[in-house]
Amino acid sequence: MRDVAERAGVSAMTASRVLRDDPQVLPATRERVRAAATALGYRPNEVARSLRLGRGTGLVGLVVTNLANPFYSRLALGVDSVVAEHGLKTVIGNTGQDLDAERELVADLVARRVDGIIAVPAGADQRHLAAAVSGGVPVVLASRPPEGFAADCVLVDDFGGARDATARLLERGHRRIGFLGSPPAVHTGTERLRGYAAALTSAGLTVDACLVRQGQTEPSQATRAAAELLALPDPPTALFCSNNRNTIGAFRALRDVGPKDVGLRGAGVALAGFDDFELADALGLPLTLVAYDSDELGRAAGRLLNDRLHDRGSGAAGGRATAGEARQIVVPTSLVEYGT
Amino acid sequence: MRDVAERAGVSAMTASRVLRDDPQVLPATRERVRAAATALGYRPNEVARSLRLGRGTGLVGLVVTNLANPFYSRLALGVDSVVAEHGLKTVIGNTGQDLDAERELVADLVARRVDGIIAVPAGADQRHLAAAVSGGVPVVLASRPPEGFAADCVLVDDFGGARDATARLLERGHRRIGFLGSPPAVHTGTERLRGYAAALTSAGLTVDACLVRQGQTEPSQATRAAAELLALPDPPTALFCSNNRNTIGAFRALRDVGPKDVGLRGAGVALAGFDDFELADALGLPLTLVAYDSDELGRAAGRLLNDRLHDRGSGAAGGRATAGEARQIVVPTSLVEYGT
DNA sequence: CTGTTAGCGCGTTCAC
DNA sequence: GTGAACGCGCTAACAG
Repeated sequence: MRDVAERAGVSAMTASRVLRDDPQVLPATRERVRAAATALGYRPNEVARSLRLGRGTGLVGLVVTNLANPFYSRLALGVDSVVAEHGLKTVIGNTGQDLDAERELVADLVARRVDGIIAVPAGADQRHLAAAVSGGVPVVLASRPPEGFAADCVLVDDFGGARDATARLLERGHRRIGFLGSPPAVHTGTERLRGYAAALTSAGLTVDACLVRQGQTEPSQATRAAAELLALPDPPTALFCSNNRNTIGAFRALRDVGPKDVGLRGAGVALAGFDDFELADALGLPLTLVAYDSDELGRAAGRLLNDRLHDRGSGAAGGRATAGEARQIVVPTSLVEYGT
Repeated sequence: MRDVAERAGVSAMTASRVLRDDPQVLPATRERVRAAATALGYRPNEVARSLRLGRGTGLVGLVVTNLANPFYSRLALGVDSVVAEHGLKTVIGNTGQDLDAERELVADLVARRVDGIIAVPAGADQRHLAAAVSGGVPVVLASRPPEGFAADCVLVDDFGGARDATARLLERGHRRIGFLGSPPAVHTGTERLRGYAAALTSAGLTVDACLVRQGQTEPSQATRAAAELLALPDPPTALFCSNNRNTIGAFRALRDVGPKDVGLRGAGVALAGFDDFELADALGLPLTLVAYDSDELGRAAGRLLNDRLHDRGSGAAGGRATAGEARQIVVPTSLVEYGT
């Protein structure tokens, strides 16, 4: 910075003002400083800036479990696209389902002075996020509601979507419907199980525990679980899967047990699942999916965070009030039919 | 920090030492400071630390064009998993093919004092990356070689993979093979086109420009381009696609023009493509893909960067030497057959 | 083994 | 309109 100032024949202070677009500078000197800066390829040190300004670093922490899952990468993209409009960058933290790693990650993000955190917590214990909030870092939850503290969040209509999809299977005459889902600790999984159960109950049926398999995280596990259900003495005639990993896994099971004639793949067992995904139209069997805009999920989370940061900046009386009320957005779902 | 020191009855300096695991502290005092820190939920301000230490911020910038493309999200995951082992976090920058955005992004990352940058540049102009390097920020290129400056890079065997896949189609008797690829400005696209051409030449054939369609970035565009090729008076009997977007798009075109009988989908036109992808096994038609470990691509890039950062730290005589030589890693490809 | 001094690069606050 | 001093939170370098 001194170099720039010297080259322009001014003090470091004036150079600083110019580079911050402070209007209180004579246009002539401003140009000289600008020229000097570009000549030297100089950009102010953002680290020093953050420290001096006492605010955050212009970074948003994004905490997810598995970036290889398209759901999370879409979310990440949605978040980044929105916060980038406000000059913020996204720091990704991939926890791989490890709760300790998640705890450490959040603490690290706070220590790094991120402006805010958007998280899809892996487990039910969210105390580390609560700690971040009480440490003054805004937290927005995505796809899971806050547990034990107040925070903005963006949810998918897990219950409704699962209920509607299951209801559609019932409408088609299915009475034994299997359920494949994530581990019980995952909020979306249990909500979607509730939706599944509600649809059965509405139809006068009860949930048969033998037909419910929770705990599959990868398609390969789901394939195994689905195969087990299909091998039951009284097998289900339809399957509902609580997320894209399970749907894809179940698809493979149906394909493999079906007759070799590809025209009748899946042996007539109907398949439905939560989450739309690429190539769902290409599987060659009828498929009912609960679709929603997963980019929008990320964008909405980014918007909530932006609002929170902005309100805080303009310290109006209303700012405080808004800061106190946690907002909640629910992204709607719709059913889509493929392969018909 | 002062608060912690006070609570432990020591000076800020000692507290600092304890929190940095400096061994030169009496175990007793150390415990007192640790206790005070946890009691207050204190973690040192990483921003101030970075400023004082003069090193980077412990962040790695990752510059990609489209995180929604599984290729890039896998890359991101690979990078993050490796750099995280060294306590580094990944900052994502999604440029959406916008060259100006990419330039600005890189400059911003440098101003933020990232420790290094891993980039998949969108265009041929890489001067902004060269500037980062001369600014002292290590850059590793992924999937494209450095152009006009020295930098480490990780490449896929684009030429060889494309040649082998095309050769396989030729072995099966195909003589008119269409090519679908990304815009010519994309390095991988042109390399893969070269591989395609080389295979044809080896077989004594020449490239028919009518059968080459470049410029498709999204599957929908590829579907259209493929449909056009198939509608030609003398249509190709096989298609080679230079990336997963084009393969998926071409698949839809084949499926839609094929006879309604799903057993014969694709009307006998053979399909081959670069990039393996999820559900490639589920498309119900024979498919030859050029596969490679895309996670490994990211991990290798992360490792190159880690090495670079580490060598620099241990300023041995050898460090300098290594710092000068740009390394290049080529990830091998293999052919996989699906749907047979 | 512990404390004091000084400064990383910048921006606010106050003089000129 | 411009410049000089001070400090953001932390830690090398040197006392003691």
